[in-house]
Amino acid sequence: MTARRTTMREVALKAGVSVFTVSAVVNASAKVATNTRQSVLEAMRVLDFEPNHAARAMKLAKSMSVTYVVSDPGQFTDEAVGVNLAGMLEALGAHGYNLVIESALKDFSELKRALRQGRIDGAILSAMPPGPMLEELLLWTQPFVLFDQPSAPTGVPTVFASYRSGIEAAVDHVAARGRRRIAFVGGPPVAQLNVLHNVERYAGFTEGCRRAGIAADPTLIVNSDFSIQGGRAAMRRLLEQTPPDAVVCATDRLAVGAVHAIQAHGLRVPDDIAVTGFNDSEFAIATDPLLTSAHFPVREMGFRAAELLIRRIEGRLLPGQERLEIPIDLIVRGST
Amino acid sequence: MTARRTTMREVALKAGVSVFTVSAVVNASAKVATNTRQSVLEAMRVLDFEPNHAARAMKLAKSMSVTYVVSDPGQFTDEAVGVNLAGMLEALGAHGYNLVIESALKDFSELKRALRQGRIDGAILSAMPPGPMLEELLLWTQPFVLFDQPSAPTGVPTVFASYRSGIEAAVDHVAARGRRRIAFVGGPPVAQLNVLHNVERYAGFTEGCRRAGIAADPTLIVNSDFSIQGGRAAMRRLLEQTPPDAVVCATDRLAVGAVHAIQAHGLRVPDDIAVTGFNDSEFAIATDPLLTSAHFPVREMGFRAAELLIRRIEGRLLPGQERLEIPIDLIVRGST
DNA sequence: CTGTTAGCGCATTCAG
DNA sequence: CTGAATGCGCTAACAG
Repeated sequence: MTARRTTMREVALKAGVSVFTVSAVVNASAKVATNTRQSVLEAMRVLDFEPNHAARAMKLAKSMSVTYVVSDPGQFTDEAVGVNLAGMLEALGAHGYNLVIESALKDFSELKRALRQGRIDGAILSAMPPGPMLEELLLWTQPFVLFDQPSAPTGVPTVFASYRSGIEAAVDHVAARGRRRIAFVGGPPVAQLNVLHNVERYAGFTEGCRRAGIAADPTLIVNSDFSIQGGRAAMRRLLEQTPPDAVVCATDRLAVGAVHAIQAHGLRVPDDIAVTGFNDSEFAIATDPLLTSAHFPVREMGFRAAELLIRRIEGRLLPGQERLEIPIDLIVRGST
Repeated sequence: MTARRTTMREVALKAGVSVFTVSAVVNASAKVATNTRQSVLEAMRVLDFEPNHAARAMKLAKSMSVTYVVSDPGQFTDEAVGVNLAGMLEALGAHGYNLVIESALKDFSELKRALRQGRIDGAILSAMPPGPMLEELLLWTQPFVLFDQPSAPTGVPTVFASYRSGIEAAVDHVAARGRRRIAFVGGPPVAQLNVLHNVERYAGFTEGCRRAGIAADPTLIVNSDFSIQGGRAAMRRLLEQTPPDAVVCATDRLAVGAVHAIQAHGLRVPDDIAVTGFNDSEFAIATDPLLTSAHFPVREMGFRAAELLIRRIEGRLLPGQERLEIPIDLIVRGST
């Protein structure tokens, strides 16, 4: 099956040098006379030599690959995953690392095995649910970085965007446009997944109201799931009472549903009710009018996370630079 | 950094057996007396032993990992990528394989290097543009499978859905509901990417019209890009003339835009104009009314592709089972 | 500057 | 059934 691959010995033989010399030119690890190098390079080219990865990995005790692991299989449905991957790949590729994907994380056993087997050198852990697993991490000596985890303890390498401040910005924005009866459509009140994010967003809402001098009205706060249908249902509930004049949604999907429910009810966006989304995903331009939405640069976040991990793996992570908060911008469009 | 990992020798020492015996129980490669096995297992447990992956890979000349490569970085933006990954992971995991992601493919040099280096055992190539690269593949002896590539030559392992028949089904459907003036909103007429898919879809449209006994009207065929905005623009153009009574779109995004343009024009969906999408992505439920859309099981396709590749790697791919067409179903919703 | 030598951790031949 | 010995392809001391 696998065609016999050429080895360093063959290259050395052909070039009339020792194996060491070949290794030296491959890794630029030692000075080699220009003409010897040339003949080695030539031999490599002719024989189409590529250094065997496994042998290298074994010798160096380094796999040159890292893993990206999501805490919930549902996350793969998120359209941001692909963009995130692209960002990580860019950073990893620049440093010669590979990205291996693990399926969703039930517990750490599989990940720890991969680490112990030397299959990977480190891990990027995305949106871990709070709980014992997260705390176990604090004891780890293995390189890892948390992704999208605002409440990570200090000292733990983390790349995140503050959902809280994103929602706050949305509330500020609609309040600045004179809206006073502001509703909030959030995610599931208690779920294994993303509770944290939900809590963050909810906190952003109450804080935003406080700053705007508005008493957050409990009847204007609705929990839902993160889906379009959930947004429709939640908004319908809000329309059963005196309608709000603005609705801040925890995701773009929810906002899409909200817009539909409002329009189906015979009201107009933004004239009667302003709506904000969250994530600035493509759903934000899938409504008419387009959605005002909180944007964070997913690709860049992936890039940063990978860079952080590499620094950590290579022992070049300086204290104070482990925690990276990515700013969120509110993109204002027609819905407000 | 990396804590010294325990080796087979240490396990052997502790269990009072030879290294061979340990290897035998780890790989179940030879008969071992039950009680010796027990003590070995016990020693492994106590020492927390995991076989070193690199050493194994070197010895067996097998990396136990495969790669998934997209032909265009833009593909990572596609929300289907994540789902696809999940499907592949499921199949790969069941056979002990890892998935490593490569960044977009410019040429094959990087992929071939990975193969030669023994870093991967095979590759899943997604939506390759037609051209010399594709033809080069026919000469490959390395294991690979094409994904989402309807026109692959026979004999080349391929998993795909017939876009053509999907569009045909959409045309059939609206024609069966009495629509006669059917428009088509397609992707870019000539693009490096996905030309093939576009051609396929266009062919599906003309074939569908033929079968319905409708002369395909060139003024009702509009090319665009694959975006929501593109759909809006294309539909606006169609509304400048005598409006169609149905619009078949090449993607859900285009359909979303089309629905907006129609409604903004003061017409109703589906009463005045029926609209169909394609992909049954989440965008299909991001309109009001919801979109009728052609559905294909992305996750299953990923699963199948991975299985095919594994069979190919392990030399268990029987002739006649290399080409797998996944059926497309038309999901009928409110837009028609 | 270059060649010799000794393993890295594991799977596997060949004797026992 | 078990054990000692060999080598996979490469890197890195150590000598020359």
